[in-house]
Amino acid sequence: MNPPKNHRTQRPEIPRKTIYRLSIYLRCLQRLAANGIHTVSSEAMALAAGVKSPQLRKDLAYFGQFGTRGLGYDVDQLSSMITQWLGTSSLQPVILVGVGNLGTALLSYRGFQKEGFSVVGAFDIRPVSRQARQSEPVVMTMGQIEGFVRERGVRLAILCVPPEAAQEVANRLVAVGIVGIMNFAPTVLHVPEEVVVNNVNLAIELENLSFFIQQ
Amino acid sequence: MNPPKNHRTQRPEIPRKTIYRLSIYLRCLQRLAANGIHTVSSEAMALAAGVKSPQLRKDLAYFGQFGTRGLGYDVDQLSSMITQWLGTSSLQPVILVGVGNLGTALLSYRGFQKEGFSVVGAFDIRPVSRQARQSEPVVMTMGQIEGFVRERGVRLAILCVPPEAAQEVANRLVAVGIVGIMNFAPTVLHVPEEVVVNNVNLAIELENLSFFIQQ
DNA sequence: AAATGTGAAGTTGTTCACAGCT
DNA sequence: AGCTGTGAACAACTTCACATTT
Repeated sequence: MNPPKNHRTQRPEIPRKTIYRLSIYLRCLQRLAANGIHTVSSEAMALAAGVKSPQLRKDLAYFGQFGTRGLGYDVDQLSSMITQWLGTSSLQPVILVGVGNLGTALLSYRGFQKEGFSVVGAFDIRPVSRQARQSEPVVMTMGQIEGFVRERGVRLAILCVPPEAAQEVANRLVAVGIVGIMNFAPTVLHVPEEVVVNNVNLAIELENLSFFIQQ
Repeated sequence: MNPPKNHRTQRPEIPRKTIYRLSIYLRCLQRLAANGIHTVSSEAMALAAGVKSPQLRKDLAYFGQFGTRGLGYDVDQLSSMITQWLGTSSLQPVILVGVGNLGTALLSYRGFQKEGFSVVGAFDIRPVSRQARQSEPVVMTMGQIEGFVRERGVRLAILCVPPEAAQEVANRLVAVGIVGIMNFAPTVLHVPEEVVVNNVNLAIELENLSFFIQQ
């Protein structure tokens, strides 16, 4: 969904799609582990992940050799390797900017915490109106972003502001040290090349479905 | 983010990425129109959309010839052509299944309506507990899905149920005529090849960012 | 003069097929 | 015997360069 921003990264060869698949493999491995399975072949895992087995092996090959020929992969070991590669071994702080409909929902969404992310701060131009709904964390004013981000060393942000405000807010975030933005605003953000943007646009996903189901 | 499901489509040559970009072009055109601009060059539009100009021209070329050499494209005309290609000229009915945190948020999200989709029904195993929040449409029980979808001829569904339930619910939806699923559950859905699935996984997007901002 | 439309070249990502371990 | 790791073949997508049209 997003323009690849592979330049500059310390491992510039690895495709973004591979990284997406890593996350999928991780989910499969977690389910295997939960079922008490300790070893898995690329064939079986690829099936569960919805890819072909050479794809999976190629993806892992970007990082080294982890399997045992004739046997397969160790579920727990591979699991923790992937977590390490993704950089989610330790809990990552994230801020959320724009606490409207979607922002509010994301604040109460459990999915992030489960995968190693913690929304440590939320910001809005009119924080008081939102605060009513017992939200955690407390919603702060936009003016507090700079201090908060610098103090806590936050590097990731979820952007849920209206499209007109998105670019300006993104500029402020980048200026203060944010290097990864998950952008829910239906706007193309222009950022320095060391900053990574992942666009999530729900209307576009529906439009895409609409095209492919036609007739 | 998703496996391409290009087989079977009536226009099998057009890449999924092109369709995503069509949506982006459409947003740009709408903004241009709002600013009273009637003609645009591929160069200018590509800049706004964050792509290179030959890319844009190639994308449009899949559908025919729409520009005037030496001039550019007619904003309004191209806008309505794209809407037509995407199949969103008329309001599309969508159902939402699973009214938890995320599902509730999506129900109150204005973004869909604005782009030609209407959430005409919502379903949950425990509809009463959700109904409290004055939601529109009213949340129905899972048992009512079949009748509702058949009666209204709904073809698109937004799936926000827990991962354990996702596959089973998807099967029911497919059985009753749903051919496009926007899947928020962190599970790989297995569906017949005539059904299109778009996975939206917020945790995976964050993990992806996490990888690229490392160090 | 300006900007589209497109064949051809280039790049990136996927799949195959099999050599090489265990 | 089974399954990984990988060079080589393949397919898909992107970019270029320019002929063509207004």
